Amino acid sequence: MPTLEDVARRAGVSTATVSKVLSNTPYFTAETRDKVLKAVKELGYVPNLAARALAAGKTHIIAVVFPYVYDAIFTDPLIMLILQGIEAECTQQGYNLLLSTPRLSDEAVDPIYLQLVQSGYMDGIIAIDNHPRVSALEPVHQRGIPAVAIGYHPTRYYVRSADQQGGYQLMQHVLDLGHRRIGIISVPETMHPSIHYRLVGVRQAAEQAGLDARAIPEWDGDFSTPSGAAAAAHLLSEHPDLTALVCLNDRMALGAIQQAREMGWRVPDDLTVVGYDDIPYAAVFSPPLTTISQQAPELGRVAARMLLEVLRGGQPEPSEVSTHLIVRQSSAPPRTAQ
Amino acid sequence: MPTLEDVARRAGVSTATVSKVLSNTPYFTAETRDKVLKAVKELGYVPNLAARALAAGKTHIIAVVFPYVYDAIFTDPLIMLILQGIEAECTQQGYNLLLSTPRLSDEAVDPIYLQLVQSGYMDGIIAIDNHPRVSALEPVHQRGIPAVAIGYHPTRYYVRSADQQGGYQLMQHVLDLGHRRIGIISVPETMHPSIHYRLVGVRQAAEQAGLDARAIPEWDGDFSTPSGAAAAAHLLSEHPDLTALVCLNDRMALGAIQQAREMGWRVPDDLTVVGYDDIPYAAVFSPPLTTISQQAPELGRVAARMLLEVLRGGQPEPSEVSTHLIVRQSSAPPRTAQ
DNA sequence: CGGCTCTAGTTAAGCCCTTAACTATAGCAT
DNA sequence: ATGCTATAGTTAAGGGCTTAACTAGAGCCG
Repeated sequence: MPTLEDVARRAGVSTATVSKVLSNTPYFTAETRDKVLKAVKELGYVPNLAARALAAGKTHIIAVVFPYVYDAIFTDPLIMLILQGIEAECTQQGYNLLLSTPRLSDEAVDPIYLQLVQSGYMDGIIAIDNHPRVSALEPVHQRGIPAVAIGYHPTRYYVRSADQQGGYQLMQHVLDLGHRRIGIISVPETMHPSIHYRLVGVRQAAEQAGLDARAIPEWDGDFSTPSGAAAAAHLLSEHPDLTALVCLNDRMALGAIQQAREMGWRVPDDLTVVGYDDIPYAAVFSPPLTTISQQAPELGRVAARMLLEVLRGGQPEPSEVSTHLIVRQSSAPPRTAQ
Repeated sequence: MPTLEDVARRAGVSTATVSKVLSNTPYFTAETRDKVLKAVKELGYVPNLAARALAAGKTHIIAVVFPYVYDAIFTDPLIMLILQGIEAECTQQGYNLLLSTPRLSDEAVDPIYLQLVQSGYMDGIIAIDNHPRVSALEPVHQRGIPAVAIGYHPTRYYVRSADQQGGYQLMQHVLDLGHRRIGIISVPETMHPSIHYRLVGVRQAAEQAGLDARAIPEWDGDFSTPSGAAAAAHLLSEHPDLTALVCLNDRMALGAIQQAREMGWRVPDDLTVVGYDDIPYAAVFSPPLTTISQQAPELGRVAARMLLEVLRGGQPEPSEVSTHLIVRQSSAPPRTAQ
């Protein structure tokens, strides 16, 4: 592989000139520039990134960190959609993506991850979500590496989904259709701040419609499809007068629909079921699911842009990405209202 | 951040000694070793990876390349499961993962990708799958970077799923249940070698059971759920006597089940439907889908192991990962046989 | 006891690039 | 003509690590 020196020799200039021409430093004649670029092209010169990293202290690597807290992290559509957004923005701006999935536990940070962070290998970090107790960003901050968090990390730069808005939109949609006897399928509220805020939004809409938020039947699952089915089974047998189920994620909503169907309810004719997240499968399920889109790729893109801004010396404001209601066929006015 | 020199000074030895002790070179007294390690610990020294990469020519970075040939690549469960396997193995062996999703087109290779490959930034490459015409590995080979392909890349080191075996197992299962009037939902056979081999396996099983493989009704979709529904609609109306549908991926199978249901068929009572891939959702669908598992994470793990072996100077043999039949509730004996 | 082989550690060159500091020339106002 | 500024390019000092080549002492043999 040709080096800077080879190019300099061929172009008849110094290595400094080549380096500067390649990084678009001003004060060079068009002639010199052309000579250099010609030599670069002829030799097929590509800068050695390791050398550049060492000399400049910049690697052009962004690490995406998502703690390996549960098994199926690579098949979590939300995380992957966020990753897609990050990837698109970083690639476009000439940054490479390093994947890091530290095994965080309550006691300690993954030592391999720690090494990586301290090795000066990356210019910045985007952390997706947070572990309930240990923060993946702590060692990062200690080392002063620019970082952006997606979610509820307590940190300077972050991007969040408008969870409260999403919860509100979802409940409002169900209320608008005329439903008043509504059940909620959630997860334990303390499990995750995003869930908490979604519930705040849901309750806000309920109160505004004159309902007593505390009286709404609610049952907790664990995000999984079977747990959604179980929750639906419970709610529908305890409260057979329900006309709608509001689920705080799509997988539980799909489980709820399956369960309702098995219990003889038709969706949406007898029962409206709505979800949250707009996972890819929501659109092709039967019936296609009414849900809230978090715009996950946008979340990733905004986070990437924010980090790159920080790397350029900027001080961007934290940002919130709006949610969208996506109306499909799993929701309809209640029977009695027809 | 402390450097090698700081450690050397504190331990009262040369930088070379520190470097060698840290890389487990022999010929050092236990005493020297201890002095060095003590200094390392006290200073919290972590080697600078950029410097190490420059000096040693090794970055400990493995690039995972999956061409961005279609939109939903980040939500393709197969790819993500493979990635998970790769990640597990690489992390364990102290390698970092760089994600690269070149935008390949028929005419040219993504220039950014090309730069990356030639920049000497990574020790090796794992390429997932292949673009029908342009190979992501061509520039890699030109540069002599160790590479392993997952799929049908024409390259020295590769890992494949036993597609023919999988097709055979799938068809055999349906035949074993007693079905003889079977429809196939596939994609155009020339679209992808893996599909071709699956079909070879399917036909082999059919012939062995005394069926005329050429007479089996077949309709092509495009991997998507709606296309599976459309294919099922076509096959079931043209051939109402069918008792089973063999689908070459899960998403089409799910679409087929939805469609069959809407046309009044019950699954599996009136119609057996089986898929291929064992995507996560297959297990929680209603009914849970009988399908073939490619053991995608294992595919990734094997590929990673193979690459690391090559990096150590080995010459591993290409490898094939077995498929498994996973029987769930979408398949049952045909009505007439009961 | 000279010469040889091990063992244990050091010296210093180099990996390839960036960039601060410097030189040199031209153009211009005074 | 002098001094100044802007332009155009060079020199050389690193950045932090690895490793080939070397030194030096110890142990051993004939």
